[in-house]
Amino acid sequence: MYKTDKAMDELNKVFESVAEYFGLLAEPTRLKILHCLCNGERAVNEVVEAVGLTQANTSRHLNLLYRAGIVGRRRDGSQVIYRIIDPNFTDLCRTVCVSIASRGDMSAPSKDVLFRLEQDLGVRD
Amino acid sequence: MYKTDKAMDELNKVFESVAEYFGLLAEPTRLKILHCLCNGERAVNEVVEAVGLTQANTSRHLNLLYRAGIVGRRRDGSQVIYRIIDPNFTDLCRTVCVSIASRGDMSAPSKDVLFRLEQDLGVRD
DNA sequence: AAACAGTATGACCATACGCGCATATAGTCA
DNA sequence: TGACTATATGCGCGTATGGTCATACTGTTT
Repeated sequence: MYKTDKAMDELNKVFESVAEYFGLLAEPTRLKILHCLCNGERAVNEVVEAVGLTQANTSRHLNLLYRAGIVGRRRDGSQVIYRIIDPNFTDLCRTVCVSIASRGDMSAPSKDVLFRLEQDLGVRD
Repeated sequence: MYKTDKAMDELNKVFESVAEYFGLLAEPTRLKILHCLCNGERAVNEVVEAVGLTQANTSRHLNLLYRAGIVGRRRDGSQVIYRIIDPNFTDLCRTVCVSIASRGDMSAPSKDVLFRLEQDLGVRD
C-alpha cells in the first residue's frame, strides 16, 4: 500500500498526532472541564468551582488543552479566561455521546441527561 | 445546571464512557490496526504482518477493540477474522485527520499521504 | 492421538500520567 | 512596598497500561 519508507514514516506521525488528540479527550476530568466551557468562556476559578477539582489540577489540564489548541485563553485582570476554540470538539463529543446512548448498556444514561448534554454540545459560541 | 446528585452521577458516567471510547483511539498502534481493517476484514495474522506488531500484542489490542464494540469478529477455520463495525470510527478519524492537516504544524504530513489516508477512511464495507 | 498453525492469555517490566502538596509567578489594591 | 487573590509549576506517589516472553487454548490435518 504505502510503498516508500518515507510515506510510512509520515503515516506513523499522523497516527501519533491523531492518538495524541484523542488522548486529550480520553480523560473524564478534561471532559468535565471542556463541558464546563461549552456554554461560554470561564475563568479558572469558575471552572474549579464548577467541576470540583483542585486549582492546580484544573490549571494543568487547561494548559494541556491550551497547548493542544483545543482551548484559547486571555487575561482579564488577575484572572485567566479560557474558551473552546477547536471547532471539532463538540462534533466529536456529540458523535460519541450518541453512539454511547445507542448502545443498550445497562449503564445507559437517562434520556434527559443525554438530551441536556447534547443541548450543551449544540451550543456554539 | 444539573441540579440533582443523581443527574450529576449519570453525567459523570457519561464522561467516563466517552473518555473510555476516546482512550481506545488514543494509541497509535490501535490506530494502525484499525487503519489496516479499513479496507475490509482481515485475519489476525494478516494484521500482524501488515502493521509489524507482535502476535500477542495484536491479539490483545484486537480483543480490546472487540469488547468495546468497535470491531467484530468471526472464525474461519483456525483463524479469526476481524472487521470494523463501529459506524462512527471513520467519521471521527477523518475529522481529526483533517483538523491536524489544517494546523500548519512543521510536522504537517504531505498532501498525498493524507489524501490516501482519507481515501481509506472514506471506504465503507 | 500427534503434530502443527492460529489465536488468546497470564506474568512481569517499564513507562506514562493523573493527582496532591507545596511553592513560585503574576496581577491588583491599599 | 506589602498584602492579597489568581494562576502556574516543580516534585513525589500511586496507578494504569502497553510491550514482551512464555504458555495455554482452539481448530486442522494426517
